[in-house]
Amino acid sequence: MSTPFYITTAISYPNGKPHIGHAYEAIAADVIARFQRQMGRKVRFQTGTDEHGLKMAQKARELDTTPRALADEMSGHFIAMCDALNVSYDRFQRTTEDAHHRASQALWAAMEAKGDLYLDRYEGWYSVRDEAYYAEDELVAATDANGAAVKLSPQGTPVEWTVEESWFFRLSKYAEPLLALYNDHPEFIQPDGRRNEVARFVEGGLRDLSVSRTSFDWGVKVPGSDNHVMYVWVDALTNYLTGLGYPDATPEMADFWPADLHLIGKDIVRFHAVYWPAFLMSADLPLPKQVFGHGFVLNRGQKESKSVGNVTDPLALAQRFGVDQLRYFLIRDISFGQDGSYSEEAIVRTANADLANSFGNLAQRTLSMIFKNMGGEVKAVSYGPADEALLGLVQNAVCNDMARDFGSLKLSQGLEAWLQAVFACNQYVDEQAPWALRKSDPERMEAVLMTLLRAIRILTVGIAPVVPAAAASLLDQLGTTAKERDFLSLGNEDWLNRLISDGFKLAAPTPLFPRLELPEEAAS
RNA sequence: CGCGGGAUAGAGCAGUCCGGUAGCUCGUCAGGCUCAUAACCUGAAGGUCGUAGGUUCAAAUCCUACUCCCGCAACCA
Repeated sequence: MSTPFYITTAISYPNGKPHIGHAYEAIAADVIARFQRQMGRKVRFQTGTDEHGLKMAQKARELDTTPRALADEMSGHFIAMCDALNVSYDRFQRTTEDAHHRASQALWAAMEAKGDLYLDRYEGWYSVRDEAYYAEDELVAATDANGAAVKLSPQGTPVEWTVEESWFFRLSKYAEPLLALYNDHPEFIQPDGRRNEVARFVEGGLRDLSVSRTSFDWGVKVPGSDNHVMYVWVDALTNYLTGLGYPDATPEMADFWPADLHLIGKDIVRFHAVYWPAFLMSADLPLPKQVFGHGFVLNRGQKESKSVGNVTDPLALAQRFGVDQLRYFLIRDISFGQDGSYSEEAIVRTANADLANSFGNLAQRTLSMIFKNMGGEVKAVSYGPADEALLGLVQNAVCNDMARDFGSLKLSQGLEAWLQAVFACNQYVDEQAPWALRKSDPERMEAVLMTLLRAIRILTVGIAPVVPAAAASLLDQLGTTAKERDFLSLGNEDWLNRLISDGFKLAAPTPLFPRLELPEEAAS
């Protein structure tokens, strides 16, 4: 019996290529998904692209192509990024798929049947660039290039008085139920700080939400109102259901809805923690269990932007430093939920110190000694108190501390616990000095090396969600089968006994994580 | 009163919700080891936890005021 676990990333708006933030979210979600799989959960992991909306239409016109062609091309970049970064999604959902239009229209119909949608006129100050209306008192007075007085949005974009027929969603009706939700389920919005922001926003009262547009047609058509397309967020949020087969009563819907975790950036918490649960309440669907708003990844403390010209291609980073190294850095160095900062020096420092020097070298020195001094043989030995102590410490760090932290999304803390166990192993090597035992007490040396072998397997299984490729390679070297790579298998010694009875022999090891060098230009 | 985030050792951070000897990594210095990817291990130096008040037997942690830094057109997690 395994409990289902459904995790999603936000779907990316593909009017530009993926940047470090997309990579970060995909990697973080992947680490969580892989961890839950290793915990024995039946995991469904979905990501995708949000391809509708005015901005896609405009971008396509700019490039003299069709929105469809642009969406096809750009979503390809996002799929390629996930694949390159070893992101193990089960489904990549595109909002331009027919199935998604059908799901969005079904959700719409459900909200309409509830009486929560009504047709009205929307008039007000509209900013094309922001794709949003603003109230009179939100506008800022300014003068244009010719010195004429104009009104600007709070973001400084031009606004014009616009009258549009629009469908509205009775969001106002859901303020109380939403506040009750936040109150009864404080874990619904995480981290805590974000929940406070959202709750304050909702306490201020909710206005009904304009949920259709007639000014462009690149979107999902509103059922029965062919000249309307759905507000991009209505259709975007629905993707989490589409991927499971909604509105059909599929086995996936039965297993995986409601979602366990929507992993999103802190900037779109409001959509996921206010609009989305309100839509679902209206449609009588169960609510997701948690929305987690992670922080931003800054480039040396600065937000990456095209205007500053510091946008980095995450795939270039992965190519230069290694996929596993980049993944490890992002999870280890950034406190999950907070903003974090990266630089080439920081990636190199962390990857070298933790992966190459501490963990990689531990594996290398251990396997190398087993290979050279024991012919690579895995043996039954009698363990002493120091051996049991180390194994107990490592087991506890990985199966208790790390698993607990990863389970509660304290990813960097989990890695801290793991790293402390790696340090303990290196310390044990020094104390036991197996190279000296080789002459003085070969039997004892074998016990020490077998202890380390067992410890390394536990450490490798623990770190596998973060550095899947390197971990798989090492676990291959250790002769483990697929079943011997989850957390549950760490509680028994079936693996070791099997290797002993099979007469398994370790091959000469090769270094797992090469030491990284700083590129010339960065070193200066 | 626009919104939000932050201020803890040379650097980067955790700890702050649930007050009780200030912790981690990197860096520096000294020593040890030589199995290993010039990797590993030990020890040391280094902080009045932004400022000023308050509550308390006790405050980085709670309360009040203040200072400074960062982000907030578009792209955008």
